Amino acid sequence: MATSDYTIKQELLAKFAKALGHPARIAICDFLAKQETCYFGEINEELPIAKATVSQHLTALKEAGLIQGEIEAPKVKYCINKENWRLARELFGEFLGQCVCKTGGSCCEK
Amino acid sequence: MATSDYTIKQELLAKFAKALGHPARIAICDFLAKQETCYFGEINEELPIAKATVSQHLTALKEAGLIQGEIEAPKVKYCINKENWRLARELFGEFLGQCVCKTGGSCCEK
DNA sequence: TTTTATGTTCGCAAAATTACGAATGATATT
DNA sequence: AATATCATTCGTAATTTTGCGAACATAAAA
Repeated sequence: MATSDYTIKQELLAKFAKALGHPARIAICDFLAKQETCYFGEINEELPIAKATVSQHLTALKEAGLIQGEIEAPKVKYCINKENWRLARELFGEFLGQCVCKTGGSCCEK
Repeated sequence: MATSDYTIKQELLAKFAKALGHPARIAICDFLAKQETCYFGEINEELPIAKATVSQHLTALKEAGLIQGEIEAPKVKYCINKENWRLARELFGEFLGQCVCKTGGSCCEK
């Protein structure tokens, strides 16, 4: 009984990708990447969704390790998790760089 | 009534990320990236899931534009969509590169 | 101690995802 | 024309995701 049928790298990359698989979460990361830190309230104002939903998306990104938060009562401060962000950049770079696209056209061309 | 509250880039990046948000689909791309083309049967053998499910994952990747397929009766040949693959590489590179991680630690440190 | 401000969690509903076997379709081959 | 091969689609079920408002929790401020 294997832990998984896929490699650790594949699992990890899929986890990062899944966390980024929603425009709201991309927007959150875009926003956070522009500053050192920011408060929940600012993120919430930036997005067209209810605060409960924003909180959910933040939790998803946090569980994937892409961001982190800390309480600064009564506010909550969020930011990019640099360590894992770098890891994600490496994994995506490796993954997306492995296709040998020498010719301009598609692989399936006759 | 806007088409979307997010930018085109954010939507597109999220679409690519969502398509890559499952280890089976990462594995499929890893496999396809290693060769010019390959048949459904080969992909199917590589994965620990039923062929109906493999077909679903292939459809998901195809709809996101990351791969493409063509019939070579009675088989079906799949491959990376190089054009969009390059686009994905650019978008992810830009996105993941935008965090200014000058210091080693986390953004949230005091 | 009682407000007030700020986010999270709860409870719920709708929709999407994941997975499978069975049925179907499409096309070579016999 | 009948058969065999290969992959998709159908039908179904279980789970997860997304979204919201209301209720709750926490800690600062009055």
